[in-house]
Amino acid sequence: MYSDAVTDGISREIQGMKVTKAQAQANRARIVETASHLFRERGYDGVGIADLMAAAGFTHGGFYKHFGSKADLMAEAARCGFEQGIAKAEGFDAQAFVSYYLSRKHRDDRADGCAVAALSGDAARQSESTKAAFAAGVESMLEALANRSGESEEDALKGHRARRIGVISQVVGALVLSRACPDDSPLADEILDASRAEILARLSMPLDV
Amino acid sequence: MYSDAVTDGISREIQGMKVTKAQAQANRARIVETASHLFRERGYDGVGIADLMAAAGFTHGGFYKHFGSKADLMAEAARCGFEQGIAKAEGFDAQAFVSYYLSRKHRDDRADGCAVAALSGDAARQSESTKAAFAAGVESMLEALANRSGESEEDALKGHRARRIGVISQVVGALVLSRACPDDSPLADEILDASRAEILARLSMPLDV
DNA sequence: TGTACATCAGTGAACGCGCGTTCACTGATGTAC
DNA sequence: TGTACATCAGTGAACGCGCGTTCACTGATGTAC
Repeated sequence: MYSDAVTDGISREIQGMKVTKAQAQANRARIVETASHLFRERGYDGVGIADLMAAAGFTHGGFYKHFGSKADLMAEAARCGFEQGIAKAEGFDAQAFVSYYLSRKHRDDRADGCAVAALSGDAARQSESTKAAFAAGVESMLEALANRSGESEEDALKGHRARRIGVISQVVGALVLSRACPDDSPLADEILDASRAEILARLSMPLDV
Repeated sequence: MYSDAVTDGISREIQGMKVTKAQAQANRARIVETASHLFRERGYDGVGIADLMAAAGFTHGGFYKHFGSKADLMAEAARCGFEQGIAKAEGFDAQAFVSYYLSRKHRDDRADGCAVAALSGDAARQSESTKAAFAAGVESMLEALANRSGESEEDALKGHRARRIGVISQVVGALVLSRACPDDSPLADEILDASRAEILARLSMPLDV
């Protein structure tokens, strides 16, 4: 019937009525994804449960039907953000990855940018569960950098884990420092530019140095 | 008189009475310094005015006799932390600086460690005043690294600002990432070790690469 | 130098607000017969 | 297949708490005479 069709899907939530199990699971996933963007943009303490649920299209009361606590959600939202980052890095080689990572666009788009960089400050003071998710996120970045560093079997970066750790550390550090400078600060741009140029030069060097 | 001598100085605050202008200024400085340590350890949102004032030896009501707001104090506390870091770096050459910076001791001692690394996550969401202080702190680190990189006039690091920016970015990034990993995580140590070895190797290389 | 008075750093109670969390309730879903 | 009932995702009011901030008050400091 028409009325059934209309009350299916998204409009169901508008009515505030009970939804299908599948719909409920999709709603939960939407909350996690919304949280992953909001936490990156405003930080853990900058996002309230009511804000978050409203942004996801719900009222705040239902939150605890899905999550045990705000801290629990943080761990899930972090994992969600890391997965998005990996997916985004697909098909980028190491040079393209670094160029994008240290671009003004990426710096200025916290909500959709790298979750490792955006959450690193908060993660240090979160639960062990969130920190474990964070470590897994760093491992994913390291793996992605190895896989994407070129087609050649002898690719300089592949297999040299220490070097990749250095690259990840530097791009994350540069992004975090650039974001902490005033918006119009020349230093903010300079940090990105200097690190980008330096890393790209290093990537083109032989590995045995 | 004896009674005057006893009521001078620190005991004055215990009595909760009015103090000398000089004493008041010293008290204010103590609040700023206490804040600089607490903010580094627990983050901006993790420290309340009452906590802070108690840690400095006062009740919370007096706070607004010294500062316009918590955000204002943040800017001052950040500046204070940066100055401490510069003072601490005195007499270290670039190698010693990197070795200390990426040590487990430094990572595990947030309260007394580098304010740039500890506050970078918070600073991005603070006032422009705090961000400006942050940028000045980064500039100080860059300058300190140039001055401390050796005695020789032709020292490889001196004058090569871009390279120093790369070093600062990487040490800050490695420290921040290491702190965000679980306490017993092998990755947390590996990040420090890999970046330390890599930077020290780079510092010993000629500059024209 | 001594006296009278204004200043103001510090106290501690109080304020309003927003937070994370709880709860009684709703009503379609999903199941048992 | 149809009917009766339990489930539970989502609602929205309410809770208690801690936060940043304000305020009346205190009394030694610091100043004017």
